[in-house]
Amino acid sequence: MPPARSRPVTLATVARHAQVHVSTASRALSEAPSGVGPDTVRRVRELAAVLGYRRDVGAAGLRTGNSRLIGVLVPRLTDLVLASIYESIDAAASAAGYGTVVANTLDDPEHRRVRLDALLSRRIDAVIIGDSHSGDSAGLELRDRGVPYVLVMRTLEGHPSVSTDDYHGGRLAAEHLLDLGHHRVGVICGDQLASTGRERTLGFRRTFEAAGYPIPDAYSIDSGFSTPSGAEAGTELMRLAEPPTAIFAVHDLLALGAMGAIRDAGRQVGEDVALIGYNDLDLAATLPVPLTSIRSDLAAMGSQSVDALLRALNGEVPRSVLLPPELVIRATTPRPSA
Amino acid sequence: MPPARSRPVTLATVARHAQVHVSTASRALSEAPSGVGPDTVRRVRELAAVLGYRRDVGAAGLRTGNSRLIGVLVPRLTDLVLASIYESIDAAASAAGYGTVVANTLDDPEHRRVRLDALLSRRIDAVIIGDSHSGDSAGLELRDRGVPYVLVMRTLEGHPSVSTDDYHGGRLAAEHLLDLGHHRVGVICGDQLASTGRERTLGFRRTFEAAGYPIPDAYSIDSGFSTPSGAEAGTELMRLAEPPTAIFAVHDLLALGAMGAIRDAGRQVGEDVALIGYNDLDLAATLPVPLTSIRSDLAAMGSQSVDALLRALNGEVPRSVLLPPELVIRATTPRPSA
DNA sequence: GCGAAGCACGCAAACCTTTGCGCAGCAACG
DNA sequence: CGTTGCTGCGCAAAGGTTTGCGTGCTTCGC
Repeated sequence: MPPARSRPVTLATVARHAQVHVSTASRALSEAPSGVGPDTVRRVRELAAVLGYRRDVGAAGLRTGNSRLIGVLVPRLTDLVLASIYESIDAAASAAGYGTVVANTLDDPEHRRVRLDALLSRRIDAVIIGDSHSGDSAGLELRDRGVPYVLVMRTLEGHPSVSTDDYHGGRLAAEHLLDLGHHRVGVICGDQLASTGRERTLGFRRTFEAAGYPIPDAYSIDSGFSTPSGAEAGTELMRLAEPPTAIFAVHDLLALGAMGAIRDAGRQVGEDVALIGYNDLDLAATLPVPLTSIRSDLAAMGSQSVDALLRALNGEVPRSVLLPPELVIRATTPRPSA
Repeated sequence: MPPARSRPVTLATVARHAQVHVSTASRALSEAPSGVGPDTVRRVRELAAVLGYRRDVGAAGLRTGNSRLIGVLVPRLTDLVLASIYESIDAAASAAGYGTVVANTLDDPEHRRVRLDALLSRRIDAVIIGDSHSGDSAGLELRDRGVPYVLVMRTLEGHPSVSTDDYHGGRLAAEHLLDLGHHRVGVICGDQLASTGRERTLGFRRTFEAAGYPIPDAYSIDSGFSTPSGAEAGTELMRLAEPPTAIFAVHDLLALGAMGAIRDAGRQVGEDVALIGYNDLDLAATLPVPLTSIRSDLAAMGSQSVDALLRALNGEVPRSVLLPPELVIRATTPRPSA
């Protein structure tokens, strides 16, 4: 038995002190008090402050039917990209008076079900899905239950989403490398079940193909989205009979891993092998050799996904948003002139 | 108005279908049903499953007085270290049937107050504090309110905490560098208001002092805990008339920034300047030059902090836990023999 | 075959808040 | 001065769940 929680200060307490009925106190404390005298409002509010009253959001939600809670599904929070997005989601949500509950799904369907269940048990008002896979059903289930939701970062046909134009991002990377005169290039593709990996790879490959330099399958390596997995893919690329002169990694962390692999192969990143990452994480700029990267505006994705949900909670039909990516050139893709 | 949430399946619904009273249904669905016939239990549970019933945790909490929710305060989730800890906190908590709500405090007292308030408004059962500063008062406030809490990662005199022995970690780094024959060394200290930065620095400096090579203040640079801030501090160190032959950064990300600075100064990491980080993040091992680091068991810290809280919720008095750090030697601190 | 014991279940209160409705008092107007 | 209309506030129900207590039935023992 915990030592007798010392918090019996409820609406009734305040009402008693203020000598009014609890309903009056409730109204006085609401954001836009109506049907209450202005002096009563003042008195009640002062008393509430003094007594340290705090509205029980749970109990309120029981009555009003909404929990003022937004659920967020992410593959894992140790993924810097998702952490950044989540950070801005949380900021935007709490500015709007909503709390957020995040769940790591570890990209595992079973785990995910359990966590989504737990969220629904808390009468979540809306959900942001950051771990969408092709062929996953969370969106459908939520739609059935009438819970508003929006995908973020990754997209899925037929579901509203807030994302960056990854296809275009892949093209930007390709055009940059073509500009620099690279023709034999490699791609570290990420997870093809995620729209991010798929679209970025596709935009990149199509652009090279259109330029007359189609990329052989051996130069296109599937992977996860982690540093070790980038190292592995990089090693594989460097082990080819004719290693690529440039590599596009669909995630900065993959690029980071590839850096190690390139160095292990006895080559110099940026000099012998050009390298482009994706997302432009903070650390990209401060790496030993600063990394060229495709920037996607993570903060914007987060806050816009919250906006979309808030609108959905107001009855609007959510529409997908596609943000523009941007090429940030740094030391890993120098002009060959040097 | 949202499109009429289609979830009116409550305990009453189940009870009605099962032809029992709602109290019976409640008991039948509780973890250890008592006072209910075994066949009734089965019938109710089956019906509940079929109907898609989900207990409303909020409503239940209203009655029982606990929310089965643990609040977590972190400086920011984009800090990989905290994200890792949080991940294991979340895993441990949800295994125990608890949900977690995380709040980014951005190391800003005002922001923090607001967020802690929001947490308390949700009748949080317990709090894990990951952003403790010397002289901060969250712990005291929680103690006053009778809410169990525990600090994680960072410590604070007089409060229960789960952390790594940072002083010892600093000493391990120092001893390693002394072994390798380094005498003129620099420290990138992190934030001295955080026990992590303070203790690691202290352990390091004291050990060098005891060995007869006290570290001048100019070789000891305060910083944040981010890559850019590491780059800055590194630059400052390399700009000294006699730059250090080795650098200890109290955080891997600081080390990462320092790498860039060392390279910018025209030196080779590992060859001209040895470098040790702290925490042994995943990326330390896969860096272009793999980073020597002091490993602290982040996952253990997370899960043990949850354990501590669960015990506290059972009335036990929480006791501080100090985990042992471990030196992981990699390429940035080679034997000078080469 | 009857009384007592025990088991399965129903009843209702309680947790805390919000909100529609009704009531009383007051000012203004005719 | 009587009526109307408004304003400020109280009453009570509702929302979903848990739980102490009471009741009726079954079952066992004598």
